[in-house]
Amino acid sequence: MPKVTVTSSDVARLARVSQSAVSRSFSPGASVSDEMRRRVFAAAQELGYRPNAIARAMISGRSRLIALLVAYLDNHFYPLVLEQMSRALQARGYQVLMFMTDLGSQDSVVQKMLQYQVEGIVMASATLSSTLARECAATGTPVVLFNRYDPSTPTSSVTSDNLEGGRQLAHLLADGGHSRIAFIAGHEDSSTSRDREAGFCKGLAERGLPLFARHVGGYTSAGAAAAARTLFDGRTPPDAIFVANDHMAFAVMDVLRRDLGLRIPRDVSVVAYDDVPEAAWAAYDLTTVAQPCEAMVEATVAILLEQVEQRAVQRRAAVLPARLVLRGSARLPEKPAG
Amino acid sequence: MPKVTVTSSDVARLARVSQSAVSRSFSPGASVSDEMRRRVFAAAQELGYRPNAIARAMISGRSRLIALLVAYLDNHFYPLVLEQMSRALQARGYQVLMFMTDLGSQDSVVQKMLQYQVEGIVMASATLSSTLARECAATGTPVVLFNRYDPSTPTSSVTSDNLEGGRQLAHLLADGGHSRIAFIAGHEDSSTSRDREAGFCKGLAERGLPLFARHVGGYTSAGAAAAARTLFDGRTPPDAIFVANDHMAFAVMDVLRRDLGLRIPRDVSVVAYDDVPEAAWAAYDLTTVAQPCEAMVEATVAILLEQVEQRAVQRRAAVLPARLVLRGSARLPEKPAG
DNA sequence: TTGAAAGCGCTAACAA
DNA sequence: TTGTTAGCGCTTTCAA
Repeated sequence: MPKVTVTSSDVARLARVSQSAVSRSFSPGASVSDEMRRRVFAAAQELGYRPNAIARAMISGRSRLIALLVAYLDNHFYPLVLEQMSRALQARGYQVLMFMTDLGSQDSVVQKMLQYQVEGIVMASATLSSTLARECAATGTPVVLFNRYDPSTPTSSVTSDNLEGGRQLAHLLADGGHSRIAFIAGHEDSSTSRDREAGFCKGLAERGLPLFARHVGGYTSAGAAAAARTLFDGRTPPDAIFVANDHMAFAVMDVLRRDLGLRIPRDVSVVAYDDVPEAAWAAYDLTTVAQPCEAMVEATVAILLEQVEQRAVQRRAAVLPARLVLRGSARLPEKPAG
Repeated sequence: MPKVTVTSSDVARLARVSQSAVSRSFSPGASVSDEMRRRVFAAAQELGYRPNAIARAMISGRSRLIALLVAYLDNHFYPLVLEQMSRALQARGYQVLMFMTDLGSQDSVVQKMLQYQVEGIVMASATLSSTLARECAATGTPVVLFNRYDPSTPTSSVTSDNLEGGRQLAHLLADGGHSRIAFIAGHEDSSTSRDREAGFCKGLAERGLPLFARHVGGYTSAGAAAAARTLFDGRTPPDAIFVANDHMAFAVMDVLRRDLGLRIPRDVSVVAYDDVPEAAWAAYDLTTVAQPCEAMVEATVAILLEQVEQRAVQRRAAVLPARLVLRGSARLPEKPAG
C-alpha cells in the first residue's frame, strides 16, 4: 500500500516551492502570485493532495464545526430543521456534528462537543440544563436554543411567536362557535408548550371563554392518545381541542375517529401547531399554525455565526411570526375572525 | 477574559507531573498508577481541563469521526435511521459528521468528508458515483451503502431482503384475489426500487399473473400522486397497487380516496414497503413490509467499524430479512398465503 | 510575494 | 510506572 496521506510538504517538494507557499495557495485571500498558485495546484492535483481540516483546525483554532443537539426525531418538524440547518451551515463553510441526547446524559454530550472544539452549538432538544449553559459560557462557545428558550440563562434563542399563534387559534375556535375548548400540552417544562397555552388562554379570555379542560401529552403519540381518551371520559366532552403540536394531533385524531367514532370537525374540532408536511395530508387535513421553519433556521444560523465570527456573546432572542393555516379539521367561523 | 483553553501542560504544571502523564491519565488502558491518575484528575478538575479531540485526532491519526451522507429527510425512514445510527456510533465512541447531498455536488461533499479525516462513511443517499467510490478506496476510507447497493463498485452495503419482501407482497395480493396489479416505482436507478419490483414480478409470475401497469413516482409525494392519477386514467383501472415505499403510498392513498372517491381496500388495495410509524396510523393503516431498521443500523455500524478498526477493506453485503405487516389497506386472502 | 521557523495540543516511542 | 523527546500537518509571524 502506498503512502496514503499526501501532505503540503509533499506538494511543496514536487512544485519546488516552500511548504508555506502551498498553505497560502489553499487559503483564500492569502498573498500568492497567480503563477505560484498555478504551480502549486498542478502539483497538488498530480499527488491528489487534500488539505487536512483537522490540522488546520488545530493551528488556526477554528474547527468550522457546529454541534447540533437533537432529542428525538419522531416529530417530523425536527428532521426538516436538521436538513435545512445542515444545508445552511454547509453553504457557509461549516460542518454539522450531530449529537442525540440520551436524556440523562446531556452534560456528557456537551463535554464531547467541547472536546471537538465546536465553534458553536445549536440545541433543538428539550431544555438546557443551566450547568451546561454555564459551561458553554465559560469556554466562550456560543449557544442558540432552537424552538425553545430558557429565561434563566443568558442564552440566545429562536422561536416562532407561540403566544400569538396560540391566541389566534383560540379566536378561531371561539369564533367558530365552540364553547368547551380543551388543550393537550407537550411537557410542563417546555417553554414552547407553555407559551402556546398561555397565548391560547389569553385568546379564549378575550372571547370570554375559560379553558374547558387540559391534559399533558408529553409530546408522544401514546401520551397524546391517552390524553384524548381521558378528555372524553367524563359526561361532557370538549367540542374543540388544541393540541400543542401536529405530531400529537395526528394521534389524537386517530383516537377520536377510530376509537370514539367521532367525526372531525362535525363532532369536535382539532387544531395544532407546526404545520409539518403530514398536516396537509388528506387524511388529516389539519388546521394548524405554521412555524416559519426556514426563517427560524436562517435566524439561528445568523445569530450563531455572528457570535462565532465576532466572538461577541451577546444574547439575542428572535421571535418570528407564525401563520395560521386553515384546513378542514376545525369548524370555521361564519365570517373571518376580527 | 481569562485564558480560555486549558491544556494538558497546564494540568501537568499544577499537578507537578509531566505532560505525558496527563495524557496517559486520560487514555483508557494506559500504564498509570492510581495515585498519579488521582492527582492528575484533581488538577484537571480544578482547571476545568478537557482533552482536545482535534489535537488527539491529529497525532493519533484517528479522528473518531464518521461521515453520514443523506439526501433528503422527507421520507420518515431516514430520520429514524439517522437517529439510531447516531446513537449506535456515539455509544462506541464515534461522532457523526452530517452531510446533505446537494444532488449535483456529491463529489465535493466527499472531498469535505475526507478533508475532515473521517474514518468511515455511511451513504444513505441516492447512488454512489463510481468516481467517488474510487476516491474513497484510494484513501482507504471504508464506505458502507445503507439501504442500497451498487454492484459496479466493491463497496459494502446493507439492505433488507427487498426481493423477498416484494415477492411476499405479490403473493399476498394475488392470493387476495386481485388480478390487475400495478406498481409505482421509486427511481429507475435505485437498486432498492428495482429489487422490490423484481421480487414483486417474480411473485406475481409464480401465481401466473402479469404486472398490470407500472409508473415511476420518483420517491416524492407529488410524483406518486401523479403516478396514481395516471394509473386510473384509462378504462380499466388496477385493483391493487404496490408502491415502492410508504412515503409515496400515503400520497397515493390520499389521491385514491379524496380525488377519485375510491375506498381502500374495497375498491383497490394498497401495499408498500418500509413500515414507517405513519403506516400504523389509523387513517392509513397500511399493509407493508417492515424494514428491520435497527438491525440494518447495527449491521452497518458493525461492518463499518470492522473495516475502520482492522483497516481491512473487504467487501460485505448484508441482506437482512424483512417482515410482512398485515394491516387494513389490502384485501386479505381467505386463508393465509401458502 | 516568498521562505524559514515556530509552534497549535497532543500521543507515542524511548529511556530511565 | 514515569519523564523526555519528537513530531502529526498545518497556519502564521518574521525576514528577506
